[in-house]
Amino acid sequence: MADVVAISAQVEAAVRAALAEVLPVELAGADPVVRRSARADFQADGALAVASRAGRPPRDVAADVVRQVGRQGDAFAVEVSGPGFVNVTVPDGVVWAAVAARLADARLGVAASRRGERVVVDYSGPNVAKEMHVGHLRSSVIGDALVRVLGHLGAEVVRQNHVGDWGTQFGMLIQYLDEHPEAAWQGQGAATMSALDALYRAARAAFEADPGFADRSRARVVALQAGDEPTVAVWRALVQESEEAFARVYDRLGLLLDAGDLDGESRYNAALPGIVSELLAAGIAVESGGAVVTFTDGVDNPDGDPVPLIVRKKDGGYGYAATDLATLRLRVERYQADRILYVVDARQALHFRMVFDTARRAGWLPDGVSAEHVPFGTVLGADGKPFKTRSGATVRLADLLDDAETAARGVLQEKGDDFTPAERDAVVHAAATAAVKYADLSTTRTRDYVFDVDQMVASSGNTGVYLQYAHARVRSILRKAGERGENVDDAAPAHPAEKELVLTLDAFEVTLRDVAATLEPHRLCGYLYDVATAFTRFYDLCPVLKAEGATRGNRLALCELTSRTLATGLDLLGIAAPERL
RNA sequence: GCCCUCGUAGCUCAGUGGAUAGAGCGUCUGCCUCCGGAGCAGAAGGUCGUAGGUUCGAAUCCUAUCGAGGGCACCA
Repeated sequence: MADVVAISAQVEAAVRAALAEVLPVELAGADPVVRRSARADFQADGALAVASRAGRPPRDVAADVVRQVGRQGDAFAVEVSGPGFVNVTVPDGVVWAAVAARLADARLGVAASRRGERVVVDYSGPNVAKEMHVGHLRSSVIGDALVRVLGHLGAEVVRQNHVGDWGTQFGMLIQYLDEHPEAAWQGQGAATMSALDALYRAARAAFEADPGFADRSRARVVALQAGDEPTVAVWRALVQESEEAFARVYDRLGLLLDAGDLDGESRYNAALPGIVSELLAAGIAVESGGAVVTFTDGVDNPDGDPVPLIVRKKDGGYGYAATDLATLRLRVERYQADRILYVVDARQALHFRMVFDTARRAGWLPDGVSAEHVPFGTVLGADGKPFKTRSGATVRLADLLDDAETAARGVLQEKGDDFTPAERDAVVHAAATAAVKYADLSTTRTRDYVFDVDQMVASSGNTGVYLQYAHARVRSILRKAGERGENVDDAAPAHPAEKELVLTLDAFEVTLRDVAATLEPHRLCGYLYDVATAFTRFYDLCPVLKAEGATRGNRLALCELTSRTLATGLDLLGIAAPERL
């Protein structure tokens, strides 16, 4: 099947060709700078932009472009406007032809532009023995959306969930359990993870308050690393319980992550001595203050001394830099990654900069393979500090989802519905997860945001539920029509609201490519909100079922395309698109 | 001290160097005889932190500066 060429790309090609004809050879590659416009369907600013370099009045260049586009045929109506803008109007026939072309393509005209690329995405990464809280939402939800978008564009994506299942905190936990049998956490059903979390806090407090306990904990870490059987048995139980709890949260959130994606820190334990010895042998790492460290040019501490990346601590233990280096190496060598993404809190920026620098120098990160920290902002409380409740605890992810479901159930109750109880549960679940995920995904990734339950579970305005609602309404029309919108008559006129909707749908591929390039899912959120808004305007102004003949056929086709674009886009955000809401 | 984010409507946020800076929430006014009102239309609300610079054109790029947050030696 021939590729679908977006209307915007057709306009771009036409103006680009015209510019090449009109300009001197050395400027022939000028960017046409085509954008949507409030004064026409599109505006091309390229003539204006290049005029000064061509040494000509902008309006003259624009006029030449207009004449030249006219010579190419009558695909578009063009005119000069203002200081030298070229305004482009798309004829109705082109609009309807675009709908037909996209509908005929199972991928809705989205090319697999990232085929052949192999991407490892590291995300979520919760800690064993700690309950997942709202702070874990971001990495999980953003990472999942990126995995889906890159995958949809044809990339081969490997998910990796680098769970914190190793390190000093386990010595602390196991030692505490040994000394406080009453802290046993097993077998409490739904409360088991809470008991584990309480154990963690108690052990942490003891670790900080009691030096003797801290020493015994460190000894316990050594025992764990040496494979002491009773110690390892307790560790295994902790890990297993936590992983089951993670799986429940992932399942509830509808994330792609599963047991096969687990890539715990413990997996790299055996590789750590080699990391250190190779770095030392290569002269990249040096001993400093008893520790083995690497330095990165241009990174200084407040005293003006270089900041070390601590690969091995002075007590002989390994820092997480060692684990990250071993992990990165495996991802290059075994997973054959072209690109490795770390969806991790922005506060880790310096750490990753130094890890990547060290790996690059050690040859573990070859040219042609990129490692990128994909940072996200911190979830803050009303006081502007990292979010905690009044009691000092964090909000559990499970509780947030409960709140969202309560809110969604309340809305349904208020409006009334004819769902069976099972259907209602499914709808409540879909709307609640949509609200929470969209709230997190829809703002700029790197921005901190202030946690606000009411805003997070809201279902009106620019929310995930609004998108689901638009989808449900368009599905409702198609259900009642009893036919798929397939027959497009491109000789029929297009209502302004229809045209606006088509031109919005036209940008689907460009948006997805943009998300893949910037790794910013909020662009897809904004796009789908535009689609939903354009649809509801169309919905208000253009009756579908009451229309007749070609108009009805075209509108049904437009509904079909809108429905599929919304459902696909929502799916790429990890949000369900129920048939009814 | 150095480095990294972020300063846009009362609040929460969008905004590829292009024409008159946009949404949502909140406030106010309309709209169910009509495909789902979790909706639509409209009103009010802006020195885009500040000052320079580059440019035909700056919320956007550069410099300085003010403000908020974060990171910088053995937690991850």
